[in-house]
Amino acid sequence: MSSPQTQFLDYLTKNKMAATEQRRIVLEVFLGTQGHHSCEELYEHVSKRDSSISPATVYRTIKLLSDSGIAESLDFGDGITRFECRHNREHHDHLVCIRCNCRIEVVEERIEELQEKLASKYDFSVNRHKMILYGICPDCRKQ
Amino acid sequence: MSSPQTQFLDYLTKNKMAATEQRRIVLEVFLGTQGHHSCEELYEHVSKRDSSISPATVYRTIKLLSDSGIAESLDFGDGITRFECRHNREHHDHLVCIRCNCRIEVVEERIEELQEKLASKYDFSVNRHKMILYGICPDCRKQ
DNA sequence: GTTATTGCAAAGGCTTTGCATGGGG
DNA sequence: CCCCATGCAAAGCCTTTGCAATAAC
Repeated sequence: MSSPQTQFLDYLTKNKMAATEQRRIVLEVFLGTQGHHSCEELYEHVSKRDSSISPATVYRTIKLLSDSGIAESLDFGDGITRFECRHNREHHDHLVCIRCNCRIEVVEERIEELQEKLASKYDFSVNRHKMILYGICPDCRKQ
Repeated sequence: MSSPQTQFLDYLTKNKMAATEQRRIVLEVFLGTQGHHSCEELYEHVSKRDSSISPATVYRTIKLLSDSGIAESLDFGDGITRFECRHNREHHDHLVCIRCNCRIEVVEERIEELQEKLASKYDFSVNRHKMILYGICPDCRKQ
């Protein structure tokens, strides 16, 4: 697979969009973060690199990253949209601790298979899915 | 299981809350609707019954219905919180059509079991979960 | 009577958008 | 050079909240 940078440039070119300095910086900062980050958090990081970049540009660019397949949007149900990097990462789901808000990434092939079966039973072609298990993490249970 | 009305009254009493006319009406209207409805939609229905009830009261009451276990909140990722009735209904997940926005309710015991296993593998005690499969429904695929 | 609840309107939080200016192709 | 992208500030959208008036217990 090509680098995220190349992937993004291809996407921009294909859609007749400009490869601006701001877009490059947002991409770099996004790639440099681990885990799941909101636009606000990303904007803070971007600001450190170039304080002249506006929140609006970060919002606009992260949407492009999502559309181009580099970022995936996550919705943990708290009203904040977060993004994680899809590059070189296989699909995974999340365990979310409702006490400390920590998140564990999990993969379960058999669930994915059952989801496919379930969908085909209803003649439904699945595009993507999200599965989130809410509960208490080991650390919080000890307390 | 007791009726939703009784369940709600019990919840109100237990929490030293008043059984007001507005709360009764919101509950009745909620029980009279099928499927998944936003607060705004619920408010419209409530208005037909009593136009003096404010949106704020509907928002406040639906939260009580959720807390008391009568309603369950759903988040399909479009920024709107919807609610469905939990009374006399077993747990189910949803297939959401990204084209016509229709929603199919599904039950798959084996997935539930695997979710439990998955969680215990990480020493995580699951409270609730949500699983949504996004795709194209049979009707939309025919077009 | 006392306390909780309501309606109203305003504010909140996150996100999007209109517009004039500036930078990329 | 033309047009897209940006920054700014304002608006949008759903939802929550402060407050004085009102109704429940």
